[in-house]
Amino acid sequence: MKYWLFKSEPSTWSWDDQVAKGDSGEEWDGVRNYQARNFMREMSVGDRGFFYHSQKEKAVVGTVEIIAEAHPDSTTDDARWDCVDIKALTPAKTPVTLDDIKADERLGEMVLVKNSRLSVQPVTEAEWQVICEMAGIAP
DNA sequence: GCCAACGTTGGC
DNA sequence: GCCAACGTTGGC
Repeated sequence: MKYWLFKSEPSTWSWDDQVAKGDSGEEWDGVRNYQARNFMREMSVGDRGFFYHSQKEKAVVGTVEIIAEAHPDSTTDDARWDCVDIKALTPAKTPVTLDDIKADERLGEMVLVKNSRLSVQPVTEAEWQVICEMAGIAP
């Protein structure tokens, strides 16, 4: 299984919006960045990801599961853009903030820290376990 | 609200 | 194919 991180502005699409979709989930559409798209094409059903709120909150607020592999993004006719479907899994008991992540030396190499603008990014298994622990949820 | 970093676009 | 200009993102 692989691990990922999905970033969203809560004012556009929040964790609560994602939870409201239930097990049927929702497309992670609107991505117009090749790197982010390429990562989505590498995802498999059953992979896990963190749901991260950017802007004011800047924290991992829950985990999600990939429920459909990459397919054309329904919000555009441009064939270049694909997206996966995800569903909310577990809310973080304690949101893990960007400050928390930066303060932990085990997380210093995270893409979130190194390239803050990439909206879909890979997470290593070690990073996954550390952040789950900090969030108070089972990995 | 500002600004730095980065990615994309388009002219040459 | 290069590079300057521009737009967008996201942290501060």
